[in-house]
Order: sequence, then C-alpha cells, then structure tokens
Amino acid sequence: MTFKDKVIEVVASIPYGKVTTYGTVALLAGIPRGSRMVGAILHFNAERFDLPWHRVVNRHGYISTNCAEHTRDIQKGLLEQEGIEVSPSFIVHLKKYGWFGEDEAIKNN
DNA sequence: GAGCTGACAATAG
DNA sequence: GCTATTGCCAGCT
Repeated sequence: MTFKDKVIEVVASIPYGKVTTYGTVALLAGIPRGSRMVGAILHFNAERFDLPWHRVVNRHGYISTNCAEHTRDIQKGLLEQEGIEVSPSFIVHLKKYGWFGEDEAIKNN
C-alpha cells in the first residue's frame, strides 16, 4: 500500500456533493505535507481509476488546476453537476461543501 | 538508475 | 497577517 494507493482510496471516498483539499487527502493518506503529490497522483491516475479529481481543491477552496486537459472550467462544470456552488472566481465554499474525512477515509488505521 | 519536476501545505520569520 | 523556505514522494526525462 503506497501513498498513491491511499490517495486514490481517499479521493474515491469523497461523498457526492462534497469537496476536500489536497492537504486533507494527503493527511488521510498518511502524509500531512504530501499535498503536492496528491495533485500529481490525481493527474496521472484520475482517469485511470475513474476518480472524482474535481472534488479536490487547494486549501483556499480555489481550483488550482492549470492543466490544459483539466482546466478550471471543466472542474467548475463537474462541481456544479454535483450540486456544488462554485463562485465565478472558481472558489468553492469549504464552509458548506468542505469534507474532511468524517467517514470511511479514517479506516486507514 | 539517478535526478528533476510537480493540481500544495505547513512552519518560521 | 503576509512572505519566504522546506518538505513530501510518485512519475517523467
């Protein structure tokens, strides 16, 4: 079980209509400061494992994505389809939609 | 096989 | 409170 696999499980455990941060995913994956890799792992494994990468934003609730294949516009659209309100500035209200692993993600031991 | 890069976050000043 | 530096490790060259 590598950090990559944990990240995949955590991201896959994000409830519908909720969003989380890279720091939270990294923390649940066992690396409190491995937030950088979360994005990288998602970038390479999101489509491969069919992960809801769009539910992951930075700690400001802002869509950090700058990839040509995964633009903020795409993520914003996906979030809106989840029923999540996204500000015109691509900001998500973590106060309302923020998820910090209150459920299965803690089953990591 | 070794080094560099990378969807960020936390700590220190 | 804000700016600057360090840290994490998988994936790519």
